[in-house]
Amino acid sequence: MLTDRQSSILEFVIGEYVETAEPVGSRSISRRRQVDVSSATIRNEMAELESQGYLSHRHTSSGRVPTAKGYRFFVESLMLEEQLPWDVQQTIRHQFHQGERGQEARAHLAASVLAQTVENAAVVTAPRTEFCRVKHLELVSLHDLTALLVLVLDEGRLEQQILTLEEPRSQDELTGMAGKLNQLFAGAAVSELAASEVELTPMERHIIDAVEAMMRAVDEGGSEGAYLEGLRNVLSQPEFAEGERALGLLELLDERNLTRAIPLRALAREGVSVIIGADNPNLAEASEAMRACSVVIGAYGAPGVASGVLAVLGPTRMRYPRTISTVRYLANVMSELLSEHYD
Amino acid sequence: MLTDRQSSILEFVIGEYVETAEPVGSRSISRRRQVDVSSATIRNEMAELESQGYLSHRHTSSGRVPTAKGYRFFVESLMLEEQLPWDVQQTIRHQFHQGERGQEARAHLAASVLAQTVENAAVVTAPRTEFCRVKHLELVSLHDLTALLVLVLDEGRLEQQILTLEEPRSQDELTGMAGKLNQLFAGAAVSELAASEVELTPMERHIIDAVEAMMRAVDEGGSEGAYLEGLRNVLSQPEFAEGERALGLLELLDERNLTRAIPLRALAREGVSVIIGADNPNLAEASEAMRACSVVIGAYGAPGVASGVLAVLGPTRMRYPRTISTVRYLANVMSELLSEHYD
DNA sequence: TATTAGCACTCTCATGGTGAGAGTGCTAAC
DNA sequence: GTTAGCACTCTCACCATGAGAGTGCTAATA
Repeated sequence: MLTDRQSSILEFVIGEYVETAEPVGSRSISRRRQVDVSSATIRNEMAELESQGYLSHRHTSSGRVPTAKGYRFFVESLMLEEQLPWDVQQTIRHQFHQGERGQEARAHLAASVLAQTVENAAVVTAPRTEFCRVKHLELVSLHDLTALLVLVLDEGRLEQQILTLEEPRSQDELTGMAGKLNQLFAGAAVSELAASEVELTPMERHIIDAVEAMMRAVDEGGSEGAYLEGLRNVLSQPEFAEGERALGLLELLDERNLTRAIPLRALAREGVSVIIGADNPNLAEASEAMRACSVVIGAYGAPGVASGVLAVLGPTRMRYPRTISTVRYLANVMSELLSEHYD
Repeated sequence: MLTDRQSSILEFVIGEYVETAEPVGSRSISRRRQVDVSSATIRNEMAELESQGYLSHRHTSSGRVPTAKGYRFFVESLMLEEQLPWDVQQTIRHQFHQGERGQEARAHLAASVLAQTVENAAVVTAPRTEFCRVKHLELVSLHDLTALLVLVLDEGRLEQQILTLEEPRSQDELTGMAGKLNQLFAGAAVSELAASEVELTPMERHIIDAVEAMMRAVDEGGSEGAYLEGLRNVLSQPEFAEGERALGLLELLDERNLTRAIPLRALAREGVSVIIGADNPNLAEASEAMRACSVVIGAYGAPGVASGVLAVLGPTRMRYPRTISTVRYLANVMSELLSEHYD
């Protein structure tokens, strides 16, 4: 257990290190009025903090640096939740009232806003139901033998695919067919499509097969629709000054690897959680670059109905209070916007 | 003018430098059988090449490095067009026959394929007509007071927007309204929408206003729908080893600045063109990072009907023959695929 | 006249030594 | 329990040094 004074010192070291990215020495602490003891005393306390694993030495004589354990203690027990300043709240809200064009675009926008606000990288997924359902489908004739299949899923999510037809169909025929299929399958989830025993013409079967495939892709869709923004903010931190590490991170966050690096779905429980450094459960094969990073992750939407994920990625040396309150606030805003469509 | 021997030397220097990224000395040239003269002679020739601006010294004694002028001469007069190897052609084609889900997805795929093939960054825009036209519009009731407006443009391009209604409407009413508007406006470009003098109800007017705004956005759409892939390939080049420059490039290629850095539309004339280093007309306020880069850019599609752009971005030290032939080949593939939908 | 050998010169880069600065750990005094 | 003082360690910037690579020039050569 830590004494009050040890806690103060730990807090101060973290605060200082987060701002400057430089190891913190005992002198610079004793100079501040925060803790009114001499540097020698602080040295003793810091040695104790180090033996307990909250701080570390880079080299025999260089100030102290917080460890992952130190940050975790700070986040869980020391830090006080910050109320996001009013003007920041307004700025965020404002950006969402500019343009709004569907869930995908909004998720993308949220990623930009989040990245910009916390000055780190942000990942946002568009809201998804557990299993998507058919809202409506539409067939648009493009040419004699091709038609566009437009699939509207719940939450206004759109999928499209071009179909090649066996024989020419007019727009009227296609409209009729779409009408029939809509009546049969409106509201169906993919499992219900597959189980259906209705008699269908070969062409209708062909269409429903396509619909099924598209819905499966959506249900399983991993990183598809996960928007990543603000990587620059992270890469410009001194932690990544040498290109080697930056490359590693870039590699890791490649679109194809994104969800492997950040456990978007797994951790999206109630509230906001923080993954510090090597804690990351998805990275057993720990990535050098990722070990220097933390992730602050939160869910929005109505759990069980439709939900998405907001995450911030930055160096472990991160302004946790600000980041956490921003994620929380933005999750609320996104939930509100989502429920406006839902009610 | 350059003698044959000077050309050979320039060609060799470029070839060597492209492979190794190290300055090329006179010894390493004379050792090769390419040019059968002593290193002293080569030194004289290189001094001449330098005085004409094709090569440069970094420091008094470090091998020669090609200048932008040197690369340009190489590309325009020296290089022989390479036929893309058959297996590479097959690999490319193969990837397009896997899945195909609309122009946007295909452009995205093309960017990945291109980036991977030439081991540099690639930018691809989806095909656009000069002015888009309404193919079809659809209204889907989401809740009492909200409806999804789905706009199908020519080439199967989809736009969507959520509308807030003044008063509740059933799906049937919306369908009727969409039917009427389709009859009136199918095939119209944005200018024709604006000029229309048909009597419309306030609600219909509201919808058409929204359609107009969406189409304007598409027509002017700058970098929207420009897919960038493979930045990692570029950033891992030794040119960008020190983080400073890498940051600059990252900044420049931010989604919002992409089209400012690469003149996607302007240069998309017939064939493939190459912009070397500071030539870039879009970068009068020359960016340090961009000056170390070249862009190989080509158009695909039928000019005047619908066309998109393929571009490769890499360090000036680039394998031009391979890159150019890849862009050319991929443009052909994309054109074919596009015309399949068109005919 | 074009080419080449030879040599002095320049510049980079890796290496190692040096001293200032910052910070620690420990001991003894308060 | 706290503090002052001091010896010690480690980093970092700085400099000198020498090897290596490559050049430019001059004089000799075919």
